[in-house]
Amino acid sequence: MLNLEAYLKQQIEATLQELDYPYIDYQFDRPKLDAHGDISVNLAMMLARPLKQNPRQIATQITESLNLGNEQISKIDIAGPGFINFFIAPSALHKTVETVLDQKDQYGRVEANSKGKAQVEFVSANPTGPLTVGHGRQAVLGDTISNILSWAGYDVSREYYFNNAGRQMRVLGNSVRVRYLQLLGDEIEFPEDHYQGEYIRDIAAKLKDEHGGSLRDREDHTIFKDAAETEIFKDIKHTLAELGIVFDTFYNESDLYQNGKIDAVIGLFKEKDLAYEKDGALWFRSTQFGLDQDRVIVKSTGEPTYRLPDIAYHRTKIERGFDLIVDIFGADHIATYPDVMAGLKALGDDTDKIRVLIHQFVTLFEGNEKVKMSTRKANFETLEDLARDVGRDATRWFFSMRSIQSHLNFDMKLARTKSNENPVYYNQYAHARICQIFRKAESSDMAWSGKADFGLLNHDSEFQLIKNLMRFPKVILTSAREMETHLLTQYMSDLSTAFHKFYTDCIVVDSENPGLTQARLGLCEATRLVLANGFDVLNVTAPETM
RNA sequence: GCUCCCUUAGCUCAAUGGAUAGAGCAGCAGCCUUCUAAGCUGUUGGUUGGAGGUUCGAAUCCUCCAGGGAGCGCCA
Repeated sequence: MLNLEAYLKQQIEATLQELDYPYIDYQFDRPKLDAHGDISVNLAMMLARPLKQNPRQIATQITESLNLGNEQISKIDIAGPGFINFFIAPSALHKTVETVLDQKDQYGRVEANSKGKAQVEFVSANPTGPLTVGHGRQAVLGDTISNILSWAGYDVSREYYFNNAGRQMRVLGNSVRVRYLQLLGDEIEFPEDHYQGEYIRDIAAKLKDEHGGSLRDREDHTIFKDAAETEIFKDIKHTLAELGIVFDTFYNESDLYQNGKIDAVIGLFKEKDLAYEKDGALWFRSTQFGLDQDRVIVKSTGEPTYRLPDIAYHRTKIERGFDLIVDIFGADHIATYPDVMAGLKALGDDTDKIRVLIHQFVTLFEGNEKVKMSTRKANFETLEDLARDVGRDATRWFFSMRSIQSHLNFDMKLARTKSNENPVYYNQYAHARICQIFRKAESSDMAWSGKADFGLLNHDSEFQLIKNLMRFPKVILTSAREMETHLLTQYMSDLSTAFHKFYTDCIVVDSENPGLTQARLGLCEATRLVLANGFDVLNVTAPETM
């Protein structure tokens, strides 16, 4: 489809020049109706105003001047208000099967690293407790978007930003300490604003096992904080690994203090008169950069607010030379990023390469029942529990199947269902079915030879299937541009539907038709490759049997 | 009070400003001596929350109103 569009674009532009029409930024569309062809162009309507002519007339003139070989396009129609509709020729479809078979696991991939370096930052939860289901959506989105960007030609690195200093972590450490002392038999009340979770007790118990009571009298309490951080990070990484997610870098906020990046930003803010002191605190003149009020960047205690390290951190991303910087946040952080962007702009940094993606919340359902996710001992408070319950494939698919800005209702009952109601199985079944066909072909002494005359494919279901194969590279590019994962899951379902229909309509292994059998086996293999490529991007298993 | 997101079929959701708003599920009616029926076919279902505006063309952009969610700290 991409090649065909590039070819059409070239021909159209030559024609525009020939007719002395102005260049206009028109679009290629995929019409909803078969009667409207395979590729549609809205060019004539867009030219109507500058040329002051009837769009259908313009379309007629362009169409008549176009010089397209009939091996690519079999028919051109002008329809509706002035759409130019192209019908793909069967020979171009047959060629597509060969292209897919030829490119295999590279089909749909833009040349590696041709777009430069991209960084995707996501999850970035501080090590104060296990990952929640909300983190799960972000983890899967971030990982899948990273894969999409990689397929779209970026050299992608995944980063996890965390803070193991500050108030939160001190409270965490003390939570473990109090639990530890309780385990030693001390009658101490557990403070209400401390971390209540069961995992705190586990960490305390481990310390008691290792050290007995020897930590009771120690002046230095950092051992509790350090133990908590180690254990919790271990747990977080385990959960992420369960979902197939591995980060390239973990960036510690503390490094920004040690390497002087924080001081450098403060220096710049003062030097450029972007900040002033009031009530003992340092205020960023953010109202000068479009915000509704000025914001504190250094508290009167001398401690920075989150904005300062965040600004310094983002400067390092820019310094590290990324061509594309993607930040993924939950909706609860919606108010924080404008401050950081304003700070970067104030310092003269180029924020154009930064894309901030905000995803909406997740609600767990068990059938029609909402699952409560309290912070105490609820059924499913952690991502680990969810992943273990419904499995990696379903977890990843369900988190990927909705637009990022849509609230996500995650139905665990549905995710567990092994039937046609569950989209994961519907798609995986298509892959398994193809593998079954190959086993059948082998046992019938008609194994796929690797070559065939694809001109024999002329059933409508075959054409529809090939047209879906053609779409894949464009789906990757569109998903990368929009930074949306549901476009891909949706495409996968379209492809599976086209395959299941083909499967019902066309017998593949037919001993009386060895030529057609080979052609159809080739089509099956091409379909299997594209499904496998899609599953690869989603990091969902492509099963050979089910 | 202010900022951001959402409101589309009974339910869950699609639709880079394009043509007759589409899928899945649920409902109804069918299809297995055939490569896996975890599949396929047909069918019911809509004033895109409401009112204006911009446009050749609006679910999509703008304004106002209603409803739901998330935020609005010298917490992150």
